[in-house]
Amino acid sequence: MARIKVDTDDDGKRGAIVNRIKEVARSQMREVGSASISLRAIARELDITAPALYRYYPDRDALITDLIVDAFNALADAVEAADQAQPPDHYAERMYAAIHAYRTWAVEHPTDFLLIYGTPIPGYVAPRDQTVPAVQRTFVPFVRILFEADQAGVLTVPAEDEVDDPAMRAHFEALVYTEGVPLSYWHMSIAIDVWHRLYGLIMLHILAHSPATVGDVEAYYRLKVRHMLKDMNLLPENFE
Amino acid sequence: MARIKVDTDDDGKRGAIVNRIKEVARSQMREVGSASISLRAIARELDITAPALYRYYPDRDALITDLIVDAFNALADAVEAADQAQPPDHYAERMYAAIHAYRTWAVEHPTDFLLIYGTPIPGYVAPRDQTVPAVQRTFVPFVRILFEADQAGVLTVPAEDEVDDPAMRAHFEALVYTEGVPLSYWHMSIAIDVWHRLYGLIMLHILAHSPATVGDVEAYYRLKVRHMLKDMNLLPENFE
DNA sequence: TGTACATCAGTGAACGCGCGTTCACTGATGTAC
DNA sequence: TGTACATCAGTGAACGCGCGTTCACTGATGTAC
Repeated sequence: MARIKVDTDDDGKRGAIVNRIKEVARSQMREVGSASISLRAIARELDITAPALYRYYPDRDALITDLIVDAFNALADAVEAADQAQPPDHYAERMYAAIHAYRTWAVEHPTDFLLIYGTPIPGYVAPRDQTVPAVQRTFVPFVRILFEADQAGVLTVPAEDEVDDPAMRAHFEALVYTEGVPLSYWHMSIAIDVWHRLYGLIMLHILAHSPATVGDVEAYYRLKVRHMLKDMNLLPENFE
Repeated sequence: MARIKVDTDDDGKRGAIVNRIKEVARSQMREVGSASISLRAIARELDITAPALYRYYPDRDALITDLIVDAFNALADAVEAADQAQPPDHYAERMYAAIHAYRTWAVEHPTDFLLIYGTPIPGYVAPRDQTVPAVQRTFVPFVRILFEADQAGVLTVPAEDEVDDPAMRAHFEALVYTEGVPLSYWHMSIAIDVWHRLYGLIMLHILAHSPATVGDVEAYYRLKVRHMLKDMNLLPENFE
């Protein structure tokens, strides 16, 4: 009885401390980079001795995993919320809101985005069973919007030869079945394409490689989003 | 006289040692990640004491800078060579060769690509005056091909509203003037777009995020390259 | 209500490790006369 | 041709630092009877 209570009581004092640990960890990642994350430094800032942290995490990697899962979930939350704030049958607005939320979260949390999508931390290996579900959450809204828009018959129809590689077609079709995603292979392909383009845009922005080539990063982003939405035939009428 | 000889003689014994240092550094980056690069580890592998390295580099950061500049130059060399191996008036073939060489180099040297385009090494700041010229070399072939193709009247002409953001248009036009790049703002914009898309493709591949979504990474790459080339109206006739 | 006991967050010392960098030095090489 | 000398790659010891993790412990809290 008491045991059960203790185990479940993770939003209590214990949970609060775990949250403070993660806060400090994130703030240090921001300052020195995720690769230099250090238990001792975190303990120091919390006015605690380093071994005390072992009450909350079995080792450094467990903390990193927790931070990674949190980041994916925060990103997914942001995208979901943006989608749901639009009227359900405004597919173009929903897609734009989702893309915009994804990008905004990344740009406002560059360290977290690099933690999940940048160069891996030396010596750390993510336990797939813990991260994969969180990763998937970040994709779900996009797929759902495309599916619903497809049902409504709003999406582009592919030109004959757009997805012409048989291997690709087979893979996308397999994805549709194994993941239970009710998207045509073509729209699957478009979703993945948009994700790739968005990713490139975000990373080059975060890593500060954009300004030299692109000048006004925000203007360039608007331009590129417009192209992506157009390619999906989901450009809101009053866009911009 | 003797002094001048010594200073210039960098391909001699001294240069050879510097090269061995860099080789070992690269091989260790491959194993433990660029963020963990360490002078002592390099010295150990060279059967030398760590302070001996200070004969060749004033500090760790100087070595990193050297590695970064080398990487950009190697990438640029690969792209240049691929371009020049094509007949000068085969613009589509040249563009494909250049893109393919860029991507191949990145995929075959993932650590070096992450060194120059991944999460920065904690505590290291690149001296722009040393890196910028090497960075620029990697872009030159693409711009040159586009320019020559444009002169030949082979490129796509923009649809009315494609580059519709006044800020963007102004920036691209400014780039044309200040960098002395004789490209129309429109083709400038397309070059940058292709680079962004290629970058996203490469990074997600190198970081191993592609397989889950994309399946056959090579097939997907071929598909996307095809799209890029098509967007530039530079798809070789016998492509694939 | 009062006492005995279990729980468990946090301590402090220690282990063994690696790091970048400095310093005074050795000893081979090769040049100048 | 032979000797004095400068050069400079590499050494070995040391500085001061930070790291993750272990271990036996203290001492407060709160529960059971």
